Amino acid sequence: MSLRRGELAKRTGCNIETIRYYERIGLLPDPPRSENGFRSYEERHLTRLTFIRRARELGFTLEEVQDLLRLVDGGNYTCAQVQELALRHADEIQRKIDDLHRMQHALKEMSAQCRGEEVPKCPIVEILSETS
Amino acid sequence: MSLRRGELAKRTGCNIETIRYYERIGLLPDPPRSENGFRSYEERHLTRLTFIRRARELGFTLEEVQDLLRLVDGGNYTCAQVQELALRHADEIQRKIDDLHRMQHALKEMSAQCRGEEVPKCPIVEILSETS
DNA sequence: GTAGCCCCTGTAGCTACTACAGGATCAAGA
DNA sequence: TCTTGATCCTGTAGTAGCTACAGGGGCTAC
Repeated sequence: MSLRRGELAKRTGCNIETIRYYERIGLLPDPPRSENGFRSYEERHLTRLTFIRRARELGFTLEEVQDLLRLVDGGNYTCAQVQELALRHADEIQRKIDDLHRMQHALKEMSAQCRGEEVPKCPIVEILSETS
Repeated sequence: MSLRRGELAKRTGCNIETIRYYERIGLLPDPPRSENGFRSYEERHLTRLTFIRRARELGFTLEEVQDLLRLVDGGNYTCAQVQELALRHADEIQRKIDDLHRMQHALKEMSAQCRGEEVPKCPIVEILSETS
């Protein structure tokens, strides 16, 4: 498989300029070039970029994404470090899931209570803003 | 209840300057001022800011947050619009939850397979990068 | 051979913060 | 009473993570 930049952008839903940006900051490896100097992406670039986009949508920073990718790339981690990192991320993810569930519940409740001309008071802020 | 900016920042975990920024762009209502000109926040500011921070952590843009808050503030929405907006957001949230579950599963699996000197190949990218 | 599409590089602009400078307020201690 | 330190005020500049645009080149198709 070999993709040009535009094709990769289309398949991942990523802005074409963002791809160049990720290469510049070292998040995406530099792809080989064809004779005319065009970038020529492979399967691994598609996979990696898809992952990055998903993780970003889920609210991870680029630094956190780098962190996860280093795990994947098998940087010089000991097993204990891998476990610690993985479990720390898993905990953070659980918190996100819990918050999303609460938000979703609030939105569905609101929508269910909404009938005819009646617009109910939306409970989403109250539900997601317990401060302790 | 009446809080100054620093106290509000502490309680919400929000950077003190970010509060001013949210006021400037109209996301947080301007608080009343005490005689000396200091901002004096009330319960409603605390609630709203906590919500904003959580929603941001979950990957919603400020524009999406505005959108949700207009629902809450009972802007001039008809019931049908409220339902449509609420359900659209609920769907989006479900997708995020699914992605997070997949990520979490991958991280836990990795951590479980990791023993002794053996660092396993992390499946997180593959799991979260199915491209269709 | 020229029109249309996609690629290249460099650079500037935007969103969502974050930090800093320069100055005022205020409570507490010497 | 004076000073020290913490917190506040405003304005403005810097950073992260994109996103857009300018100016030019490479193909393919009529």
